[in-house]
Amino acid sequence: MRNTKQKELILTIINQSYSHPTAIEIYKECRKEISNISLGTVYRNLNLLVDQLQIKRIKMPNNVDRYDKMENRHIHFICTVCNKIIDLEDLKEHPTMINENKVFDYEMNFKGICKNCLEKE
Amino acid sequence: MRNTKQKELILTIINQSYSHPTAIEIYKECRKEISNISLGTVYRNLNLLVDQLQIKRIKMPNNVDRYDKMENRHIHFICTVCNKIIDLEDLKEHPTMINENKVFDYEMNFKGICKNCLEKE
DNA sequence: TTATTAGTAGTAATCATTACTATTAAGGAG
DNA sequence: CTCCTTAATAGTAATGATTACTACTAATAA
Repeated sequence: MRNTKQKELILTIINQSYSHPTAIEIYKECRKEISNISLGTVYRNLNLLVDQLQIKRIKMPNNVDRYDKMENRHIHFICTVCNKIIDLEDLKEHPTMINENKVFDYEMNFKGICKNCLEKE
Repeated sequence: MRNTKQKELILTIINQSYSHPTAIEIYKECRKEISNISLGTVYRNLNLLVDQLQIKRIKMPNNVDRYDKMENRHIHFICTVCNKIIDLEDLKEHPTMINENKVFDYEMNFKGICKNCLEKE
């Protein structure tokens, strides 16, 4: 596996972001640095980085995946009104086996209405 | 909102299934009863039933949503080798508020390699 | 410096899901 | 029970996120 400036840029953008960006948003951000980067390159590297557990993919209700840095953040609150993602505290210990199934990763998503949207109602 | 045989059939199929079927699989099963049911009807009713919290949608890594009955099953183990979904025990108590955000629903997904696939390696 | 080949840019294709429209049928009023 | 209103459906077209493909480029190792 080779190190390319495209791959490094994509990882840097995700690691410096707090907004859980989509592939298209990452692509647009990339184009500020590499004006002719290809959308296919962004998708290929996102899949690669997810497989290598370097970033996290968040499946959204509208089927547009979002991406997040791999920190202590596996638990999200997803507002069904404004689609905002709020990071929640992570578990203290990460499970490695459940009922003889080997666990590599986990995610927990709560869905509802966030504080801001509740106040607007 | 009207009761139609199409809607009732879709809900019955999901409630009687243990396989977390996709929309296409539900559509094929429906066609055994209603030979000219439309795929759009299946999708529309699946969205409706999810919104009404009568069934659950499971977001899969390959972007093909699966559907599950609404029981005490919000926690799944998803095998990244065979794509099987294993139901796990649910939480004893369901959260209703987190940090002033109102919680309607939650899902927890563990990802890894299931017992069967581990034994094959 | 050069050779190998993994990675990229650009574009076309895929396919799950949604949108659209004429038609059908659920269910309430009479 | 019959008629009306209109929500829901069947059938089809459109959408759009993601993947596939191919000629070209550049990262690494000899």
